[in-house]
Amino acid sequence: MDIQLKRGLLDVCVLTAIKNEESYGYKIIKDIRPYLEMSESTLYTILKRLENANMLTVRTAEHGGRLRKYYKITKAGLGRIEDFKDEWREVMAIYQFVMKEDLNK
Amino acid sequence: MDIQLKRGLLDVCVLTAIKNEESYGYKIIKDIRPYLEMSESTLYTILKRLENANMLTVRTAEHGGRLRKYYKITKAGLGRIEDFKDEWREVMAIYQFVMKEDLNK
DNA sequence: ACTCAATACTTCGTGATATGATGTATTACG
DNA sequence: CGTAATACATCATATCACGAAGTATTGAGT
Repeated sequence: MDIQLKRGLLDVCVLTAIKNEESYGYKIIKDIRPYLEMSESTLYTILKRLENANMLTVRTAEHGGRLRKYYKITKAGLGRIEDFKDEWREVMAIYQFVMKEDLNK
Repeated sequence: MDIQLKRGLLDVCVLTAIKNEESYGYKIIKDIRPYLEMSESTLYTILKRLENANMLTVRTAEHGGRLRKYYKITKAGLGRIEDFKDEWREVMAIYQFVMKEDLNK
């Protein structure tokens, strides 16, 4: 998929992946992959950004002798998802604009 | 609208604005504005990029004692729009993913 | 005559950001 | 015993939208 098109979806996809229950990096990638290809460096960059923006909180815990960082969504994170849904109307209007022009052919 | 969300739509909007008939910068902005706010510097940056990518051609002509640059879409530009339409299916799948999680509440 | 908005295009610097490359370390499997 | 999978981190790079600032003309209002 076109990189530019992905940009507006990545943050919300990550937030959606932890919306119902906390998760960790490796699992988030796997959950999102069926919908959107995403590299590890991208994911951890996004998680860091969302943490700085208080959209999620992090706790480190041991699992099978290995450390995992669990990410949990915050109210602000949930609000971000809602904002996305609102903006989707504008996106669809633009999509209609692009499609509409077909009729003139 | 969120900047990141816009990114994937800007190029295609500009190409759509010149799809049926050649147009010029100032008019393109006005045609797109109802759907998407866009500054002049952004538009001219995009037009330059699309020109470099051979998605459109340019000719300069006088109009009312003033110079105008008219932009005309190319086959590659039309192909870019078609690609966008194809990718839209993936976008909608992601949108469904974000919405779906609502059902679990 | 003067002013200001509208028309029309250009250039520059900045900040945001996705990603590949690279690295570290452990567990599980055959 | 080696390889894949798990798990996370960091850095350099390239792309890109945008505000700011500028140049120049036309036209309408007063």
